[in-house]
Amino acid sequence: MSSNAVTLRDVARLAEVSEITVSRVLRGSGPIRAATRDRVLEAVRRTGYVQNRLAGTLASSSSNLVGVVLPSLSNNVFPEVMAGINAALVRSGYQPVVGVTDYDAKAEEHLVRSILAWKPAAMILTGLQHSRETVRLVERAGIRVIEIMDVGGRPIDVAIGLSHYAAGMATAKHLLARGYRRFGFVGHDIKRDHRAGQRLQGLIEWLVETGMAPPRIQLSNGASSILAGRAGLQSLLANYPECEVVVFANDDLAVGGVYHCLAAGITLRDQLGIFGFNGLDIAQALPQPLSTIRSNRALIGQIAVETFLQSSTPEPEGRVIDTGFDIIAGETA
Amino acid sequence: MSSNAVTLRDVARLAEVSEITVSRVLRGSGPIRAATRDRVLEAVRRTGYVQNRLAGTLASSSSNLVGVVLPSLSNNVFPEVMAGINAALVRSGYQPVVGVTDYDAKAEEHLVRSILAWKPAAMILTGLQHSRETVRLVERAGIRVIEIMDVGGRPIDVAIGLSHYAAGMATAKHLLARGYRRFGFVGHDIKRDHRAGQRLQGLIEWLVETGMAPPRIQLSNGASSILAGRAGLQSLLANYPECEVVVFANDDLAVGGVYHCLAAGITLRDQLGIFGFNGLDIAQALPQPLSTIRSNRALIGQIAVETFLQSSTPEPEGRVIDTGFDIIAGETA
DNA sequence: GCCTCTGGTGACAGCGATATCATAAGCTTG
DNA sequence: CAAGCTTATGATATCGCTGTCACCAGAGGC
Repeated sequence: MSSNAVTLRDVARLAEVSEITVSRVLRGSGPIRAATRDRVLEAVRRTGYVQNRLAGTLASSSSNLVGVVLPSLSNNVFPEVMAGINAALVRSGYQPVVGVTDYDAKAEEHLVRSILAWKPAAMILTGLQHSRETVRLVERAGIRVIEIMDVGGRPIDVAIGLSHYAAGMATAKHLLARGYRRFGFVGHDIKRDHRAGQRLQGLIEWLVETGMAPPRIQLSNGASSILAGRAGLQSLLANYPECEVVVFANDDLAVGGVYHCLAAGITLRDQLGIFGFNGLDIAQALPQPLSTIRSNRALIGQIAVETFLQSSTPEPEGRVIDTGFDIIAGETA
Repeated sequence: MSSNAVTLRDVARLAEVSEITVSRVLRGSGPIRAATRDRVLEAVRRTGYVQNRLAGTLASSSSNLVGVVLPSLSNNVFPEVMAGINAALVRSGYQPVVGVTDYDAKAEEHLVRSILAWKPAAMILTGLQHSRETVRLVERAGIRVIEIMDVGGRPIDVAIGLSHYAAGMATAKHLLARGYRRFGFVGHDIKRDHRAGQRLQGLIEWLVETGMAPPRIQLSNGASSILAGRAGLQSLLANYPECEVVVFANDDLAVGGVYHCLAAGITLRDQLGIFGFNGLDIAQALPQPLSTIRSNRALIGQIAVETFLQSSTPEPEGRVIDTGFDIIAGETA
């Protein structure tokens, strides 16, 4: 607002051309004589002009903002996803507007609405579970909607990620093959973290299918964290000392489990197996690298961005891109 | 663009009022008869109207966007800061536009310029080191500029954080008091991470001042990470086995150091002291909580937001808010 | 010498909201 | 009951930019 409002008009006056010519020079659109271009650029420099993309986007209805809605930043996974998305966005000249839902569908809806008000070029959401209104909102917006992390369901437009159900099953198979029979599971608030729930589901189903006992389950109600994992394992073992291997809802919790074993003098793998999910650095850097599953987070972020760059029209039928997962054998199970 | 462009006009027509009345209802400004309000809200619901803040901000020149420029997301600290900022922003109805500089001043400048093009209500930058052009840009913008994390310098407007130099000195004092004499230091790219450099500076100066030998220094050139800390400590001890205590540039690295000790069978504190910086959860959850310094990150984020909420005019003379730090005695040094 | 084409530039009308001023009706008040 | 408020609503200009169409000069074709 204040005195510093240098607009196209000011630049145009100084360069003795019309506003539209300045606009063209700055956007590199249309034919411009070299001499004119130089005069304009010089005027831009002299005035210290900074584009106003509000006006630009309003006029051209083509924004370089991208909405990114994540459930949490305290779980170590999402900053990594964010880093991946951000890297890809920056390369392409887009900027993220970020929202954090805290695993709350209503909060997500609210965030999506506010972000849509900025007319982003695309929207990246986490997971496939959204309120009916959220879905309606993004569908109406007519932009690309990329749902990341999960492919176990029907996407609005494109879903990029992995099947958490399959990952849970793979975990069960892998650990059974390694000779473990009595399973435990330590998780946080499964109701809210739907993907963690899916993994547990897959784990249970495979165990039951192969005639094994389902896992003993210990859930903490707070957020996922190393401390919760540590406390969770302690409780689990207090109630069910017979567990041979404990699957954790994610690596953060699993690292806590490892810490508990270190502190309690439990020999990893021999006395107790520990298995995580995500393949985070903090877990791979442990003295004994964590046995876990790598979700290809960087790749997911990258593909998410590439997808909406390739085409700006949503897939009418929905599409799924499965980035898969790998078992990291590790040394803890 | 597409068919879905529901505007104020459409709502107004349906509710049989003027556009400005709809606008007033939605913003809760001015007196509106209850019956009118209901009609308008009903029309909004029926049309599925989503505000266009581009137009709104352009017309009113009062945005609810806030620029947030961070150096990195892979160092565990900044996601936490981001979480703090985000929590405070959400409460006040603002939305962050995020940029990551990778500790590159030129990248910062570019990001700042692009973000300013969205006419944010305020800009949160990290640290006090910026290119001349970056400073010029934000000063011209006439908005609040909050520089977080560091207070060891002259702020553009307000700086919120701690003196890293003082933290380095406090580290030296604390460890000397605990009886350590031969110091080591493991860091990453100090040239780029100015604050880590300041801490090292403070550490060195106090040691020298009290007649001690300066620390043996081991720097890795990559990014800060647990693995780098682990490797760094290994190299340091290979070259300088006489070290009694090793100060790490931050907790991530220090956790790596702890891992190395665990793996190499080095008894923490008795054989070797380990000291970090930040007070991250991952370090406090260790079997032996890390000895470190707590930088009040959540507080910094919160105060940053409160500051620009309180007043929208920059401090002409600059102001410094020192959020201080605490030594966490821990069990590793 | 007239016509068409291309390169280079500008005039003008929006984009979708809000600020500002105006207006109309109902209510006090002396 | 005229003057002066308050309450509720609208008309119009404007925010800063870009899309569209128009224009002009010079090059080339016939």
